[in-house]
Amino acid sequence: MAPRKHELVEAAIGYLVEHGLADLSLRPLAAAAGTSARLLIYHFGSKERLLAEVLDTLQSRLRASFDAVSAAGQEGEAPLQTFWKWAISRRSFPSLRLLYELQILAAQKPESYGRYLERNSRDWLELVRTALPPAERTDAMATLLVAVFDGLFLELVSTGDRRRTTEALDEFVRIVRRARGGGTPA
Amino acid sequence: MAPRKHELVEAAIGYLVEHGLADLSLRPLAAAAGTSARLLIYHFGSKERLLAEVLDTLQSRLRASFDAVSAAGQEGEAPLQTFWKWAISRRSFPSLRLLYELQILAAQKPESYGRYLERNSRDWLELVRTALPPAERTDAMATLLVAVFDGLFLELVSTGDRRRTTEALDEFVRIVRRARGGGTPA
DNA sequence: CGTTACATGTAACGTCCGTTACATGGCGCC
DNA sequence: GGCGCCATGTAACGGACGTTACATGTAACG
Repeated sequence: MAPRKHELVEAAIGYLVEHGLADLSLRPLAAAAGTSARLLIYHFGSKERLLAEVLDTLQSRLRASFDAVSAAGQEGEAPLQTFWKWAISRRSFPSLRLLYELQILAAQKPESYGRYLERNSRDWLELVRTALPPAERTDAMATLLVAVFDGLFLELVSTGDRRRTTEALDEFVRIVRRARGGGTPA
Repeated sequence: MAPRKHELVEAAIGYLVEHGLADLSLRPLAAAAGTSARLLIYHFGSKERLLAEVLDTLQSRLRASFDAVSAAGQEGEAPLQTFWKWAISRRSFPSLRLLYELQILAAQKPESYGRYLERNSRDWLELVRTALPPAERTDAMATLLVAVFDGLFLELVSTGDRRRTTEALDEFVRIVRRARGGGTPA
């Protein structure tokens, strides 16, 4: 990829993360990136392809970061808590927030954003499922874990209350451990 | 309120529920309602005030429906399950989906939609908190319950899988009951 | 030096947007 | 019948949008 184009992708990621994507338009994005709408079209072909490239980049970057953190969990800490700490870190949080917005918009307008949903939802579920201890490796349990994470993350996005949402997650982990009488929940 | 205006609010609710609000524009809405953009502005003053009126109507209607169902829970069923059945019913689901979209958009663009967040999030939390048995009446527990509900609902919105999300909720209720050794979770 | 390819600037196109100006209905009231 | 008020239709405004046409710069290469 041309180096200039790469810079533009970086700038676009920064702009999207800050402004959301529901009302994205080229001219303000271009101004923020120090270029012009003309050049964005020149480099990417169309707004749609620009979005595709930017979001794909962001998604794979987050996936890589996620894989890295999933390898190195703290002792005595449930994987769910490891992921939570990663998700709410200053580096990951804004990007994840953007991807949750994408998820919602895709659900309401699949003809515009549907292509970003195909992999994502099922992949995450399967990933969580295989991380579960075999005795609990059910669709219901995996779905529940994903939902707890998603729900708390969105609560955090809405209210900004890191402490309360983190305590709620800890409470969940405690409840699961109590229910099975010890062990490490995912 | 003028009867014609009331009809327009109804039509707008139907349109919004179907098309989402991220890219709402007056002319298609007017066409679907059998009128013209001119008349929408005439009756409501501006697009913004139309949205305010429509969303307020929708919110208070859902709140009333919620209160009604919260009074009449099934025996042996956790309140959370009662609300879930209500939420995924054909009548409530599309409206709730719209309000979740509103929530996300408000988080990304508070200057446009922020006014809809002030009451909502804190109110729900407090409502759930007071419904909890005193021993568990903590912010963490209330936050967790709200998050489980929200997370599962959004998973349902994204995937449409009623069975799996409902089973996940049942699994959660089972886990909570096991953790406390019987009783009725909220 | 001339050519070629990529990069960029300026300006416009056509379309949609929310909103407004202006004219015209219908309908009760004096 | 005239008058006023609410409702409505037609058409336009100014502005933003994604995109394009066209000209110009710049730098590498023969």
